[in-house]
Amino acid sequence: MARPRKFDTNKALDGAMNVFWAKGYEGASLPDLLEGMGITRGSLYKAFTDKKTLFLTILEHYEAEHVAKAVTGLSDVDIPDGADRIITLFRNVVAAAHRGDWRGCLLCTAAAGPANDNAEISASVARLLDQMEQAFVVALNASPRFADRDDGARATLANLLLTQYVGLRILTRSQAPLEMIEASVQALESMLDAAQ
Amino acid sequence: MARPRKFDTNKALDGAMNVFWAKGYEGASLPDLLEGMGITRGSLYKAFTDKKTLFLTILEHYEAEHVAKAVTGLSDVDIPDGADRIITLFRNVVAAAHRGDWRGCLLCTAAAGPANDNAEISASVARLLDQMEQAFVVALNASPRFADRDDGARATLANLLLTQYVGLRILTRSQAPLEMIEASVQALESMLDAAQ
DNA sequence: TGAGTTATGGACTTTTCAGTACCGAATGAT
DNA sequence: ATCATTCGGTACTGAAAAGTCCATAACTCA
Repeated sequence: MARPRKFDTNKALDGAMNVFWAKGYEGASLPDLLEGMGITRGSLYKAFTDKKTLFLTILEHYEAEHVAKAVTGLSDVDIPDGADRIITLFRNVVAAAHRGDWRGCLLCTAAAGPANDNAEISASVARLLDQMEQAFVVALNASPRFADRDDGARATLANLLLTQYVGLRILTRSQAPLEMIEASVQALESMLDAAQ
Repeated sequence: MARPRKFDTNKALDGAMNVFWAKGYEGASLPDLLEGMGITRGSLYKAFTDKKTLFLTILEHYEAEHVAKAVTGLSDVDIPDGADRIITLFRNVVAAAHRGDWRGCLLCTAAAGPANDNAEISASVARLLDQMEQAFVVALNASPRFADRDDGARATLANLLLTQYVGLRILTRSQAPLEMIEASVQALESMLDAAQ
């Protein structure tokens, strides 16, 4: 019906996601976004309403593209011990930093900045962080190392893991020394290894 | 020498610190700062050069007012077991959230945002985070629970603690549920208790 | 082919930002 | 008391921000 879109919506969302990821919500200006998406103002506002709405859409895109992968990894039955899944996740974070990816996590950055003052953004961020936490619970429940603990203890520990994840992503973004990132994950591994 | 300052520099710095703390570097506009400091534009630029320089000054103020307190607490010989000092620190973070203080940590917020792209700010933030880490090392070295581990293991664990601290502050700032904050710290206590 | 509809590009508007200019006020030094 | 100097308040500037408008283009459907 009528003139069709010239741009590929998914490519545009990818572009916007990368800009927001690299610069954060407030750091990403409209020209930045337009360049990253390869479209012009008219198209952006017609297709995505405004910057805030676009960001909410991008959060869902990020959920589908990245959070889902992390959640899947933490539920991956091919790795029988859930603690190993957790270690894999954190090693992937270290690997990203190692290859020069200092963007951290779109979610964590949004959680830290003024964008979080917006109720809708805040709710979305909270929901995604919750997904991560639940996935940690799943992983812990699937680990023999924590089999002797009760559900409450595992749920509590999941919060520590989420906190660790967020902290690590923020430190990465702040260009903390690689050794710090590595040591932090090393200590986490030792902790998980020490469990029973 | 000529006309003296009408305002109290320390009060003004406190005011600016609170504004930056509550809103972050980019979220704090000049009118915000002027109101919080109780002075006008002319005075601000005369006394503090510009916004970035003011922020650098505020980071030092924050160091003296808050980082130093945390570092002192972690070195407090009145608490013989260093692990207890660490627990106290984290309980204070929980207590802040409990009383409705969602500002988190000036440092952690700065580390996460675009302000960190500035080399001077980034360097200051890194230096303060390093102070925290070193203080964690001191505390761990003063704990009988970790006496059997080598220096390297304790230094590594200090990075985990710093990461945990940053993550907790960011989650607090994002208005994460109080139970999440509490559970995270609860799990950390369990971990420290489980050590030897 | 023409009518109706939606997409596009870019000029334009409005607001807010950080920072400057400058004048009058308040002080210390002589 | 006067002068030099610094401080304080405000009007101003220029840049950059987000968002709007609208003429034109490109399509579908009848």
